[in-house]
Amino acid sequence: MESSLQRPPSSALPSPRRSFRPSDRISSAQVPSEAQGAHQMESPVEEEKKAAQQQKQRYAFHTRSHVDILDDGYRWRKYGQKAVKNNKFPRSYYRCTHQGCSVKKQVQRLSKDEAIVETTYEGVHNHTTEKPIDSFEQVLEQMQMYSYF
DNA sequence: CGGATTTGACCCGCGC
DNA sequence: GCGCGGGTCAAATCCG
Repeated sequence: MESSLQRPPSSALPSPRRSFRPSDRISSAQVPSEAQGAHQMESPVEEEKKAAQQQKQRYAFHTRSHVDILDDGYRWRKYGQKAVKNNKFPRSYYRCTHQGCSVKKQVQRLSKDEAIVETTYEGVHNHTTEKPIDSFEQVLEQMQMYSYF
């Protein structure tokens, strides 16, 4: 949305972001005040999970569009944007807003061809794709994507 | 009001 | 061992 200024200069920064650290995500813990119940924090180890993590499937699609927001049928929440060194354009990171659905989407524009957008999907969705694709264009667009691994 | 989005800072892994 | 790159999170802000 660079078209409009959603973040005016304002006048005052609440405080220096530099040292603004509520608790740095607190060390070890995302559950500081919840230890009362105790529960079983977690079993010793799950070394086997290592392999499971690698099972993450990664699908890359090259779509020819001017917009990065390619709606494939799921709701994505942008959680970050970073510029890569090889590319002149910044890369956008999206995540599926679902409970239990931790699918990640990575959108990157090719500096060579601004019209080409590389979308990389990581993981699989837990819920079905409930997205009414009425526009034929959308279908055609999806058909245009190729290159998967 | 809620959810989505933005931006900055921090973290981790790898390379040299 | 340190630096760079890439990736993620978290708070703040804005839009509907």
